[in-house]
Amino acid sequence: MCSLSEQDQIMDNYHQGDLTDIIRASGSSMLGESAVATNTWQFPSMDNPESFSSAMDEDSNPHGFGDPFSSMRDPLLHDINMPNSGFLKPPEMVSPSFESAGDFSSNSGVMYAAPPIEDDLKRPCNIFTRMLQITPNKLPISPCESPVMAASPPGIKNPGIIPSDMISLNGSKGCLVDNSAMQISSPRNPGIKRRKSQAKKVVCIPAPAAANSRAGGEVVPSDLWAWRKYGQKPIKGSPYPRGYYRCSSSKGCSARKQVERSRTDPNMLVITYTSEHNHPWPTQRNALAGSTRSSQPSKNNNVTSKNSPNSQNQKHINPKEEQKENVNDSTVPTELSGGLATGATAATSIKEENEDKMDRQLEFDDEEFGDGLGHGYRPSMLDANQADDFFADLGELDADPLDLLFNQGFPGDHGHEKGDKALDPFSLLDWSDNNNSNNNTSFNDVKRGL
DNA sequence: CGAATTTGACCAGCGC
DNA sequence: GCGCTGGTCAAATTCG
Repeated sequence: MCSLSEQDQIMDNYHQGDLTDIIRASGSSMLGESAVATNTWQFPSMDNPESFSSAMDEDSNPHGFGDPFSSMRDPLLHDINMPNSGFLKPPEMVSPSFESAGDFSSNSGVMYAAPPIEDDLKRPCNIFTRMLQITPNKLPISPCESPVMAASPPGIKNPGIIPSDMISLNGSKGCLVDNSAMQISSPRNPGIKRRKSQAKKVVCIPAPAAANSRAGGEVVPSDLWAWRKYGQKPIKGSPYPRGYYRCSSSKGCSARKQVERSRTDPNMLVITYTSEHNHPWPTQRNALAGSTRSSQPSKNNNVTSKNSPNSQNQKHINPKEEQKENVNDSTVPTELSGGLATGATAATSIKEENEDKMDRQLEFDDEEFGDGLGHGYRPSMLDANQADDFFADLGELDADPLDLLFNQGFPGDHGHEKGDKALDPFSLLDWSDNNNSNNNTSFNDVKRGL
């Protein structure tokens, strides 16, 4: 849980408008009743991240994050033996339920489909506003404390909804995100200064590590974006190091992410995204490039790391492995974050910070949530029309690779419902090393196919 | 050999 | 002003 200072800081941020949206999926158990954030995560178009960014920018997410959040499904589900790996769908997770506000509101762990803010409603496809909405009274103290929120990608007919029980899987108690420390910085880059106010997204997901233990083989789903690790630092108060990654898809891209394990729950990974991608979705190869190495199990074993700071804390895993794990995990998150919100990860939480959004959400809350989560919620972009609008807004997707993907169907998509099948981007994840699942296929294969 | 990772050093923000 | 901490850089190392 957050310390007072952390809470203060967070609240502070909220007050300042710096933080804003939090989408999370795990940790709900920890929050228990107070969960609250009601966010509907929209699936950005995988093929056109930029459009996604722009859409966000247009509205409430000036920072865009062109993002990692945009494409994912939770590979982890497979690892963690999630019953409905992939996208879903226990009956209650399917869209029909989505329409029933009660279902969401009543389950703290469930992803909520928040009613669109009126203002947003006027704007077709306001992705972000619709995606993220937080209840003011119940502002999550920390990202991880908010309830799980999941949303489905616009194109996905059956958005996955994470049931509370799924959320707590792993027995995760939630993760702790220290927002106070969140700062985007490029000390050496004059153009970017550390600012707490800078937008960032925090995603909490179950660390695949457990399921993904070295012994069992690494599961290294890769992000659609290529990330390159450029640093790792031990974090005070946490036995786990934080890995720093930057987008390697494009030289000029300032997108970064930080990956660390939750200090409160090692099973949870906290991924913080900062900055936005300033380029289109990476080419397949580039995308893979960033994750390729990390996905290779080969060098994991028995390597003694020089990185001693954490070694003591990582008794079960040697430092190097840990790092690697983080790397791998990190990739997962992105995917998860992007899309996963959906059923994917049982515990995916994304926090996005944005002043405007916050304000809106607050408004929203007051008006809509007043006495209880759940009244009259309506999934924002769950219906087909909305989805259509969404894509339209994204910028008239041309022949996107994703479209192709969708059209082709996903290899890993067994057992999905028809509707989902065609649109399930999550199955595209690159489980490079994890071969035990059907999912492995996909992402790379599909990409190549494109 | 090219690309990714590791890791110590450097730098800047923040709190005391 | 000083020290702590976090974030980034960049050379060295590792891997495919």
